[in-house]
Amino acid sequence: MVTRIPLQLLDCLPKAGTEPLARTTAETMATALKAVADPTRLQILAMIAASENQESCVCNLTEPLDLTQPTISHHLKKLAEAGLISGERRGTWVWYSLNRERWIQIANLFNA
Amino acid sequence: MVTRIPLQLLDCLPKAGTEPLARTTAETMATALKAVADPTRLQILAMIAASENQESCVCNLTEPLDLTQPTISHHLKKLAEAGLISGERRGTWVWYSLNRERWIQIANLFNA
DNA sequence: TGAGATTATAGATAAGTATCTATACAGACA
DNA sequence: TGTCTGTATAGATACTTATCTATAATCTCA
Repeated sequence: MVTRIPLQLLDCLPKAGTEPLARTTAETMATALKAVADPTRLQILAMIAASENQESCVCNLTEPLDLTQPTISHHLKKLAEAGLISGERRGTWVWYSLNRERWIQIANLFNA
Repeated sequence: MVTRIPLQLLDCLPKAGTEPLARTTAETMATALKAVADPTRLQILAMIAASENQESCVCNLTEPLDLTQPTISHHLKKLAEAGLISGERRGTWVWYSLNRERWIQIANLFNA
């Protein structure tokens, strides 16, 4: 099972006159950003988004990305931990879909 | 001297029906995101932004962050390579300031 | 020019992580 | 139940990187 990283940091980025960014807050933010700061994971996100119904099983990702199945699973786990995707088992396959609210949440880190 | 990472990727993030995200594009994006996916660098950005005139010399960053001067210089170099800050020598000190256009550019990666 | 102060670089080290192979787990179905 | 397929986990390895100490480079000023 995957544990999500909590995030309540919408008001903490570079702005004049604010108080210093607390270390723990900075670390939480960095953890979220690290999840998307990887080329393979960006490709996975893009592939899921471009798929029909905006979901994809692991098997559809492995071949185009030219990586082994365990490596893809590793990246999917990272993305799930960051709350960016969710997996749902339907029969033999596990279907991953985007959590767009979470994507927007991370995007907002830049707008504060 | 610092070399900037080129970036022309405003139209490449998760959206249904788009074509696959090219590896080279994904790598360029990931490089930009990695620059901000670090707690110390987020704190540095916040400190510069909160400083008077929104600039800071290295000496003002070292003590509050409880890191050695070379470590701070290392992170400043990473941020400069990503185009997020610029350093200007004025006398003995080097003053770093934010490149807000670049910050917005990276933020836009999430809005495409 | 020489001394002192600030910043950058070089080199070493430890921690993190992306990848692989091997294997376990879970569901479908005969 | 047993076998096959799809996915997850364990463990190993190589690469990256954040940090340190030591030192070089740059500027000021006496």
